[in-house]
Amino acid sequence: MDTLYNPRGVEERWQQTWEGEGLYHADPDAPGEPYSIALPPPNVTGNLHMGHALNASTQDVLIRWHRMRGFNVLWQPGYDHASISVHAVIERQLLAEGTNRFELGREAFVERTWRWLEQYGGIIMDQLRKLGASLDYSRERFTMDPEYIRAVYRFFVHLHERGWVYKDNRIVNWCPGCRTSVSDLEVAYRDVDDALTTARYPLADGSGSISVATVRPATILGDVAVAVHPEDDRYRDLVGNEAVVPYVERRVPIIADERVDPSFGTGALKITPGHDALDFEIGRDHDLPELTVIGLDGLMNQNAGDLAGLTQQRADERILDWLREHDQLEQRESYRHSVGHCDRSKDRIEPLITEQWYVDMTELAKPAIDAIRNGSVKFTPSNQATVALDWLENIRPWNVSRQLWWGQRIPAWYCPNGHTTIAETEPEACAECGSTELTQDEDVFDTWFSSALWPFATLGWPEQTREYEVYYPTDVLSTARDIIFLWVARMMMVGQELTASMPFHDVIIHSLVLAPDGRRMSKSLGTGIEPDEVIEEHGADATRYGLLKMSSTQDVRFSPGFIEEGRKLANKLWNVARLILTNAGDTRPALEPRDLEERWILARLDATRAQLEEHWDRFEFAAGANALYHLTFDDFCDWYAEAIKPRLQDPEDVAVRGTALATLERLLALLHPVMPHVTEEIWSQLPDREARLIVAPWPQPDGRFAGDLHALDRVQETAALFRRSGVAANLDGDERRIFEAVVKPQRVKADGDAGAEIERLRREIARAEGMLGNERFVERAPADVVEAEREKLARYRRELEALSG
RNA sequence: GGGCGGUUAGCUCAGCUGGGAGAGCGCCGGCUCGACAAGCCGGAGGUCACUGGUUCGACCCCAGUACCGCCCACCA
Repeated sequence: MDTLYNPRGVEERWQQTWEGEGLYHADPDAPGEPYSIALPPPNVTGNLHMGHALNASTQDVLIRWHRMRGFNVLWQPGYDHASISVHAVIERQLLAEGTNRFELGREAFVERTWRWLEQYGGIIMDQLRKLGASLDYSRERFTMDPEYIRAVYRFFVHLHERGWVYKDNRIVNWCPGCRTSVSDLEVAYRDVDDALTTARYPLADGSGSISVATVRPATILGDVAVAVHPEDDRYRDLVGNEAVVPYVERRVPIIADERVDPSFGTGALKITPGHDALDFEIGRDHDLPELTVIGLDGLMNQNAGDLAGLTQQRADERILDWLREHDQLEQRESYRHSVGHCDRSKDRIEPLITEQWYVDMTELAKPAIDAIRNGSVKFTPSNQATVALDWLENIRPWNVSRQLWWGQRIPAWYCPNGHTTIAETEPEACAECGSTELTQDEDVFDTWFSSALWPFATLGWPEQTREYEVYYPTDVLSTARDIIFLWVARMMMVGQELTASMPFHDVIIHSLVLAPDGRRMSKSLGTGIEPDEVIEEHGADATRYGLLKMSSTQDVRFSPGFIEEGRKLANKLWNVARLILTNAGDTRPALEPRDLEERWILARLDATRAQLEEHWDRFEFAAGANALYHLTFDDFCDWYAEAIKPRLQDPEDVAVRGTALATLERLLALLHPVMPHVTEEIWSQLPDREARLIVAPWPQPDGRFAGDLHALDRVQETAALFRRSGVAANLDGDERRIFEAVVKPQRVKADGDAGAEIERLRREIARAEGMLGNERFVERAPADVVEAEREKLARYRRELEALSG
């Protein structure tokens, strides 16, 4: 046997064995209480990043732990079709080939996408396998599966029947690069250096002028009004008057609206409903025309007259020239402000008026709000619930249509008479006039519209499958913060509406893994660290352990140190197993504890078991991993194994070896959810292995050794005193024996110099005496605290006495 | 403009309902002890961001300040 644990080969072998023997497979008819988690479906085009790996590690701990505890476990894998991301990929390819999707055509584009995905998509499941994630890979689902699309259609028809679906012509975030609308949540605001132009608009009656500010002079062509705040004395008299829009010389009304900020710029706002969200709202409320001068391609359109076809930048220049020539350019200053950009393509978002499908969310939000308020869905950490609540309480209509081709095409059909038929399957004829000349809506659904169904559509809903009956609702949803609104809140709303149940009762929002320098991990910044590489270098067990240690509630910088710690732990475990196994001979595991250290390690194992149950229950993964580290290193290896080492070689002492094997078994079981591979590998080398560790029972509470913890604490304390002082205290019996076995061989300080320890004890005694001498402390502090202080004082005095001899 | 989080050892981070400041790594000293030098033993190193308050007692609770990060929002 190698002295150094090498995860290479070992891990892959066990991954294949577990999956091959069907141990990942969920059988709804198997015994045990169901426990299920739906893996947040990664993008089908994506690569496993550190966030995925962390999230999968925490979920796998829960899954493996429950599996060992006899639950009927399902961990559901699958992919999201990631409509807009896939478009970005394919369209980039097309661009490189000198063409675009419009030239290619819809059918060919979709066909090409499928082909591309077959070849390059869906690699994350293999990456998860390498992490040891015990998903039921045989149940992989895809949001573009025919069954899944049927569920999506059922959902849409259901919303329509409820009367919550409508089409509207409103201003939306338009991405000129992707040629589609995107949701508010997918717009990222970034500061941009621009110029703020102040332009003078003459009053129509020639009595003067009013000045407005804009960063986009080209939109002046779309102005339909000038607005001021109703309380603004500077302009009060002008309201009701008319101003003349530069360049196009159009007369537009001057109106009053409270949404105008009188302190910004000149305090007067040009109203361009076609190209600004606020202006759109004001325009609607004042019944203003909606004039569009920029097209879906981001270029000036035919309404821009002689500027049609120009880029906005060119149009800006032409307008500025005009303003200069007519002495209406009052000011131009540099200006930094935040501008929306498309999350996917990074293009500047263009607010445009387009016709889209919307879902009214007001009724859907209510049960989700209740569920958070009454705790039937619990967030960890709990403050994330507030974030979700705020959003739900200010819910806005959901624009669910996207002008893309890759996705579930909206099941709405139009007839020549202007009727719309919404149905789960393609209708024969128009529901209203019977016309058979039907054309289907060109748009597809927002990606999140289909992922909102994930926890139950993957189980076969709307069919009442056995899986759906058994595994739904799921238990836990674990994900990152950035998709609380996009996904988590929507699953809650939709789940309640369609299944009359919240899709899960616990939501874990795990930490964001930042690059070591504190920046976001990203390929483009060059700050990404790939889980694949970490696994390759240190092994999956070490990676899992390290990620768990990083999974505390706040965001954390990726630190290789935690992975190293995991590797050390795996190696340590491997070696202590080697110590026990090479001495075991033909001994069988048998719990026959006799000496103090044997009873004590059983007490430690049991106490840690209880601790772990609490940590896993509360989703405190870092604390659980830490408890395992110290159990293995400090308790099992440095104390227990050192103490029994002399006895292991004694051929007469069968009991110590049997007990060592039995305690090792327990240690392996406790470690398994975190480090499945190395534990299974060692487990397989133990004598009489029938079942795999992955399905071995979780150790049961054992009160027999409860008293022994205290006994060894005493030994440890005494030994620590020993090491510090180098002077023998009064030891007898077990304490003396353990001292001889563990402390003495390690002790390096020669007998003698106890000065430093005596100093320390004197300081402690002075501190305790000070506290107990404080009347108010003795009177007001809780009795047990005072009592504890008295005991400490007594102990310090005894120790001091022992040392001073 | 709102909201949330952070500031603890050289580094990355723990520290639960107030009661002797912790871990890992790094650093220093000592161990060629038959599981492990990717090891073992010992040690140094901290005004718990700052100010004030509550309390017998504050890293912890309260108020405020500074800096850092994230989220939400219709700043032309």
